[in-house]
Amino acid sequence: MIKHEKAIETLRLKGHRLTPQRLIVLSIIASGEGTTGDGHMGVDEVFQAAKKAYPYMDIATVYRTLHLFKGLGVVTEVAIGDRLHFELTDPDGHHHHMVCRACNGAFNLSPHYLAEFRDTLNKEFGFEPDLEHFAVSGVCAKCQEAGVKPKGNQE
Amino acid sequence: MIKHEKAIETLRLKGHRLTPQRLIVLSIIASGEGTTGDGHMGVDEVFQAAKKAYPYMDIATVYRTLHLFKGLGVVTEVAIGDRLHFELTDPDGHHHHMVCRACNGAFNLSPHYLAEFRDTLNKEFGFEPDLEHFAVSGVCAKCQEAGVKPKGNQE
DNA sequence: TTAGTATTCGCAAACGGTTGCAATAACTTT
DNA sequence: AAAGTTATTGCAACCGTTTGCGAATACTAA
Repeated sequence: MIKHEKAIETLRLKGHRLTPQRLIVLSIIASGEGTTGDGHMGVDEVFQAAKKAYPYMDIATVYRTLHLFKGLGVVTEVAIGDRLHFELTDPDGHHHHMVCRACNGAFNLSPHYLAEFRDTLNKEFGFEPDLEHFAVSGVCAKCQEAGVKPKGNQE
Repeated sequence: MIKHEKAIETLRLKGHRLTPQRLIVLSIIASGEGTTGDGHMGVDEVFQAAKKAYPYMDIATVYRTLHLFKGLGVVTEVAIGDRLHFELTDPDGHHHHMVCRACNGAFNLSPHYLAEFRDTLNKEFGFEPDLEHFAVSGVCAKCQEAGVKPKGNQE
């Protein structure tokens, strides 16, 4: 309960409305460990749980809410076996994931292991990779220079 | 024309049938640079070109054909701005891509830059990452040990 | 406390991509 | 050259996710 008060404050401060749908999704993500016990939940898991609390809940609202939270840094998106999963953003600092293709298990990976790789791309190519959370996409030297506004999601 | 004869031979050798649809898709990928000039083409680009040569062509066939070619190592899949693109597999050895979020440009990256990262995951966690071509998914220590057959796509 | 207004909602349709199935066509055998 | 076998195709339905739109509602100001 106390756990996501800060997230609610963040919502209000940025001028977003506190709807029951948002509070429900937030509390599900905050409390739930999902069926995997990995600390993150599939979208449908969140949806099913939310419908129990609020029967009119729509899947589109769940997606919109999760994307909003992601933009605010409240939750982190993890692609597991090509489905989207979400977890409360780790307050002790970000971590990445190693996801097993065979069992779909997800294992945390400290950012430390990527620091070197990022530095190399930076120095060698002027490429700034998006490594807040994985899958190497980024912004190239030319666009950084030109100050092109990427369509991305870091609000 | 001469360029993809080897690919045709590969198809026949593995017992796959040489249908007009497959030959058309192959020649499009082999000849086409796409609209981006990066050497890879979006699925819809391939589909549109294929329909010109063969009006009954179906988008499902394009996907199935590209996946087949990928499994045979004939083409390489690249995720660009969350759409799938394909290119003829580079005969001078694999390369990865840095994809720009702002302009969707793709830049080749030698595997050399990832060797270190792979080694670390291996030694440190026993995790074998899929780095033939990017987005860090893989097979964990437990599954490698147990010999679980991953559902993946390397024929 | 009520009225105003901008955001958010539920719904339905669309997106890119995949899959099941009956009809078709490439290969094999004769 | 014709018949048989099996892979492959086109179609349509489906998947997870996103988006447009008019109706509903959280907030603001009176």
